Amino acid sequence: MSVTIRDVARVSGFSIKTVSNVINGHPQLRPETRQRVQDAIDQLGYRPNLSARNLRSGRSGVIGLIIPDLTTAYFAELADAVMRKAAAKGLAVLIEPIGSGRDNELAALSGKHRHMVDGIIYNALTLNAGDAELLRSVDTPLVVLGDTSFNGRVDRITMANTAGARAATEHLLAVGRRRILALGAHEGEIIAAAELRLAGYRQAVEAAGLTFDPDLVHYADSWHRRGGAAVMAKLLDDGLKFDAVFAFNDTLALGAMRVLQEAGVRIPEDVAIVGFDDLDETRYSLPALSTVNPRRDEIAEAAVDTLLRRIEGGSELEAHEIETGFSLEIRQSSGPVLTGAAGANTAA
Amino acid sequence: MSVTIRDVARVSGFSIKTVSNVINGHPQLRPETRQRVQDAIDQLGYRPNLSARNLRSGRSGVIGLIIPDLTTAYFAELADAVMRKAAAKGLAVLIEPIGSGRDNELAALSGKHRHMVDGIIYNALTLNAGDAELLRSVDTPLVVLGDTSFNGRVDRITMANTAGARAATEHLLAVGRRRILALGAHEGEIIAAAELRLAGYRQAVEAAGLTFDPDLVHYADSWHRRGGAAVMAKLLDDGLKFDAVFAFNDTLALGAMRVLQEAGVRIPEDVAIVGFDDLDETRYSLPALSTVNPRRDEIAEAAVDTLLRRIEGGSELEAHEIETGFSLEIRQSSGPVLTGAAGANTAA
DNA sequence: CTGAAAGCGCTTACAG
DNA sequence: CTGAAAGCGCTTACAG
Repeated sequence: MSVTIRDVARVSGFSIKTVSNVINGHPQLRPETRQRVQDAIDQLGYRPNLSARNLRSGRSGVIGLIIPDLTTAYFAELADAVMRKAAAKGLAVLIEPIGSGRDNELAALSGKHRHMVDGIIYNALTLNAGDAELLRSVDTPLVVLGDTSFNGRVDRITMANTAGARAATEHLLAVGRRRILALGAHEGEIIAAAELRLAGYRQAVEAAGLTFDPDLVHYADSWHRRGGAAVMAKLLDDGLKFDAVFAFNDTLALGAMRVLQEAGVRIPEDVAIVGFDDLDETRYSLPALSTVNPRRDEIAEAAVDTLLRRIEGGSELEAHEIETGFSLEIRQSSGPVLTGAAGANTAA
Repeated sequence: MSVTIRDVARVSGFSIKTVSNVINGHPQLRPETRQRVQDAIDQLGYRPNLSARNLRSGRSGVIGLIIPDLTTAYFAELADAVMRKAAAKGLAVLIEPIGSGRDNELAALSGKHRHMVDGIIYNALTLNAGDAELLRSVDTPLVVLGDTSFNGRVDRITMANTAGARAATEHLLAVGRRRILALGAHEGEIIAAAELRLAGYRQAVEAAGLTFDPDLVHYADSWHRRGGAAVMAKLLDDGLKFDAVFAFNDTLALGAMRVLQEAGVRIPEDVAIVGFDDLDETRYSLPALSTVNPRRDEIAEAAVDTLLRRIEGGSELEAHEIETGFSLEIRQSSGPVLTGAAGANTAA
């Protein structure tokens, strides 16, 4: 039914081996041979059968991306970035949205998808250092996205949580703010990013010669719009005074901003706000939200490259840990107080 | 290296054929045989090699989902729904975000992903009736998501655009609104949904004995927050009077709502708003947005089922066209005017 | 540079 | 119910 390499061989008059060489870009072929084989391929509309190739090579050309869900903007944008980088390397991506919770996250590691992919990029939220053994026992090449350290035993890509948070806070200090709320801390929390971002905030405050004030640190159950709105509503009720907010992610910032505006607080005149993640929508909020850009492109590229290295190098290879860079996107929510169009200034 | 069916046969003492029968749930096997084979499978940790199975069967167990992008909330939620329904049928989903524009959309049909999937769910925005021939020429089973009619020649799933829009408008009329803006029309537009939703709006208005007023119909370049904000800003500038807005999608509605609130217009007291899509975030906006729920779950299920039917039935099968249902989610933005918690009432 | 042949792991007629 | 064997389409030593 379908055209095979054998048909191409027959039509072109060359052997199967030669046809295979042409398909796989083998260098030592005389141009004329290559051309005649290519003509036969075009004429027949031949396409290599990937199942056969994979069976032979032991590779599928597909990598898995395990994330909690696809409907959270952060993960959707991450998945998009990973797909682009993977496509550039000739790989397809199979996304597995696993839901939240440690049980789901661990179960995904033994899911059946594992057997159709060459490797996995794994973004779990509940991993801890004690899981290193478990992760190493997975027999599929694996790269972890996240902030938990496994002491160099697992390939891992992290973002600049502390440095980014520090830069965001320093920016707020630089534009003259002194009582900066830290929004999104987690008490005794499994989410390592919260701790790291709080550390960056604290570093900036103390480096500026100010005293770190625990009264300015506030918790949020969930890092979503609703969480940001709820916390901010409570703080306004309590009559807390502040002139800036550093929210640990963008959706918290957007939720908080919304409540502030409802209450008649002007942004950035009365309160300046900076978020973290650089979600697409931060460009379109009113005012546009300043934020830390964790360079998802860089994260995606590092993840794909590290995974490929692991796939090709095997389990004996030493584990890599890569921390990606960041940039601070200064927009209206913390920018100079004037009426003008939104502008995204980038500072490293 | 890896465990094969041959190893299971050897360890269990049965033939390869019998092992295969057990793996594939063949009914006529005595329980004891089944058990002993299963024990060997468990003991060895055997997992079928999917490439081999696919090579043999001509199936991959993977379907493709072609969408413009993954960062638009609507498509992310659609992809999520499709993955869930596919998983329930034992299928994995390979998402291909193709970018916008007709060139990209057509190019995707000949993309190489096509050869690793058993079938494709295709959500293109720029298709027209003249593309039926092209779609039929694709040799991979295909289901189209969208509103363009191909006269029964291509499998297709559509949503209740007109009925949903009519219900939304009727609801606004029922709560006493008379000058209802239709936001998101497209002039001479390729996006069929805009036309269908406008038709539903018009039907409702005329059925109520009112005159359809073209001055209340407004265009939006893009169905995004920014588009909704821009149009609404202009209308306020122009001093147009209205007491309700039916926006053709949720992001338009959210953008418009934002601008209205900035201008001191109370929602729903002064202006009631209803959107379309039932995005997750409509539950969390302030006020929560009333919207038409196009039942993405139903769309996803219909798409997966129709695709499976096509994969199994071949190209001779008559084309199916399925229109899914909808529900109207009445929330605060158009609800009774009182101060209370958000509540999502569902009315069919 | 090229050809004939083995084998990746599975499923499925075919024969018993 | 079970076994021996063919073959899905490809790549790759091996021999020339």
